[in-house]
Parts: sequence; structure tokens; C-alpha cells
Amino acid sequence: MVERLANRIKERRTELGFTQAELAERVDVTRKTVNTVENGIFTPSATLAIKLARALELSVEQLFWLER
Amino acid sequence: MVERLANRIKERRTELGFTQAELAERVDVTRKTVNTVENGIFTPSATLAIKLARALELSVEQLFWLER
DNA sequence: CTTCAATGTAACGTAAAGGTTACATGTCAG
DNA sequence: CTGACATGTAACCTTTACGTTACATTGAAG
Repeated sequence: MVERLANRIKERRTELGFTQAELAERVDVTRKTVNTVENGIFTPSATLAIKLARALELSVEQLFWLER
Repeated sequence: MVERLANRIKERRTELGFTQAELAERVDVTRKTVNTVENGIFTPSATLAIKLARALELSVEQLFWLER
């Protein structure tokens, strides 16, 4: 069961006019963390997923989903 | 910003009549993982949070929330 | 009370999340 | 073209998620 976690962070972030650095500050992680999550390099914790969804005004399920 | 991730896994799991072992099998982790997440001993990955929410027929936000 | 299933939890190991710092590359306004 | 800001990414480190196994405790049914 090889599932990858896809997301629409970049799409939504740019819609709202945030840079990675601004989003990072809002959810209290580093810019690198936002960048790597956004690019699917690693899977965030549930805590971070909830914070990101809140900051981007989407539900966790709208922001992240399992593929494959 | 000391936030802990609270959840209603146990409440919902017993409502649906699952044991920890059954839920674990459905979301493809060990019983220990379900047990420790349920008891707040650790924060699950976003992937696991999404699978648990799906298995328990709730949204991630209904199943998990940030306290404090 | 006894038995058995369900749950809690401890020790230990591995893999991955996420931080820090630094630098390279993209991109766009002027 | 040039400078400034945004983004990608590499090296390295620490913490923690999650697995395995095993055992103790709880609780409900007979």
C-alpha cells in the first residue's frame, strides 16, 4: 500500500498571496518545513497539517489527500 | 506555543464497535500505534490522521484538534 | 472466582520529521 | 542588465513517529 500525500498548498498559498516564509511564520515552523511539505518531500505531522489547513482556510481533507 | 493534539478516537471507535486491534488493521498500523495515538502519547502523521478519520467516518478536524 | 479478550506500557531499534545555516537558482521590477 | 526577494536544496543534527516483542493490568462474561 504505497500512498503518497498530495497537497494543494502552493496553489492555495499563492491565491491568498502568501510567500512560503509568511506561511511558515503563521504556522510557526521554518520556511524549509513549508517548502518541503509543499513539494511533497515529507509528510507533515497532524498538528502541522491542521495548522496549515487553518492558515489556508481549507479543511485538512481539502488541503491534503492520499494518492495511489 | 505549547499545543497538544487532542482526539476523540476512543469515543468514536467504541461507538462504531471497533477494538484498537481492528482499527489498527483498517488503517494499516500496529495496535500499539493506535493505542498511543488514542492516548495522546504521540502525534500521528497527517497520513495516519486522514486514514483514522476516514475509518471513523469523521473529518480530521472532528477527530483531532489543538488544545491550549 | 476464573478466564480470556482488550488495553496499557516498557525496552529497544529504525526511519523520518523538522530545525539551523548556507548557498544556488528563479523571477520580476526598475 | 541588475538588484532584491522568493524558492529550491544540501549538509548536518536532534527529536519523535512507528515497528517489534513481550508482559502487566483491566474488565466483562461465564
